[in-house]
Amino acid sequence: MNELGTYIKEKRIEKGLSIRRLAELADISHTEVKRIEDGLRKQTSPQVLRSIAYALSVPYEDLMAAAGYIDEPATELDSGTIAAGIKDTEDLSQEEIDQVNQYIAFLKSQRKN
Amino acid sequence: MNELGTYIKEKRIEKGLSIRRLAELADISHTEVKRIEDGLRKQTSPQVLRSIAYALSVPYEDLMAAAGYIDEPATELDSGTIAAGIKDTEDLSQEEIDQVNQYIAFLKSQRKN
DNA sequence: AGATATTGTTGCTTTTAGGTTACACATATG
DNA sequence: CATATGTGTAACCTAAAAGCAACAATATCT
Repeated sequence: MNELGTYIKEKRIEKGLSIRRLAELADISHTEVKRIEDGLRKQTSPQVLRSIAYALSVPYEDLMAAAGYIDEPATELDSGTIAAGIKDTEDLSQEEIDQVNQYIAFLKSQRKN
Repeated sequence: MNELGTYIKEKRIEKGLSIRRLAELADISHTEVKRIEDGLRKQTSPQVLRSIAYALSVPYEDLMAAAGYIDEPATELDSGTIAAGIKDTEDLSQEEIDQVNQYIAFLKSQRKN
C-alpha cells in the first residue's frame, strides 16, 4: 500500500541487491531500509531518501515524489481531471496555481487516517 | 546562520504574524516554530515545511530549498491551460473542495499587495 | 493605576526515526 | 558432515522531533 516502500523494494530486487547490501551502499542501517520498505515509517527524512536514491542509482526526485514530498516529476503534467466544484481558476497566476497545489497537498497531509 | 529559520522568521514578521499565530495557521505547536526559526532543528520534516509554507503563503519549494532538500525552486513546466496546472484533485472530498475554493478566493484577495 | 490578554521563551514529556544486537533460516564452502 | 557466510526479521536502546504546560515580560483595555 505504501508507494515509497514498494518502489524502493522493487528497484532493489530489480538490481539484485539484498536489504543489507543496499543499506551498506547507502550507509544507513539495514533495519531502517526494511522499515521503509515495509511502510513502518510515517516520515522518511530527505537525507535518507537521498542516500537510498544514490545507492539505487535512481533519481532522487522520484523518491521524493514517492514519499509525497514533491509533485510528480514532469512527464505526466496533465495528470488528472479537475474535481468538480473547484472554480474561478481561470485567471490565476502561475504562482497562485502553485500555492493552490500546495494547499491541496497540505489538506491531504492533514487527513486523519 | 540558519537559512531556513531566518527565511521563515523574516516572512512571518513581514506578514505581521506572531510565532503563535503562525503555528495556529500551520496547525503545529508554537514551540516547534520557534525551534525552527532559531535553527535548533537539524532535520525539519517536509510535512512541517508544507504546513508553514501554506500558513505563510510562500512557495513550498522555497522552504524545501532553504532546508537543503532540493537544489532550486522547481520552476513550473508547461503552464498549458490554467486549470491543467491544478492537479491531484481526483479524490478530494466536498469539504476539501470548499476549502480549496476558499483558499483561491483568499489568494485573490491578497493580490494588491 | 490594575486586570487581562498576548508574546517570546524554557523545562518537561511523549512519540518516532534510526541504530545495535541477536535470532532463525537459509546457502554456500571446507 | 560441519561451519562459516548471507539473508530477512524482530526486540531493545538512544537521540532527535514535536507537543504540553508554565513562566516572565510586554502590550492592551477598562
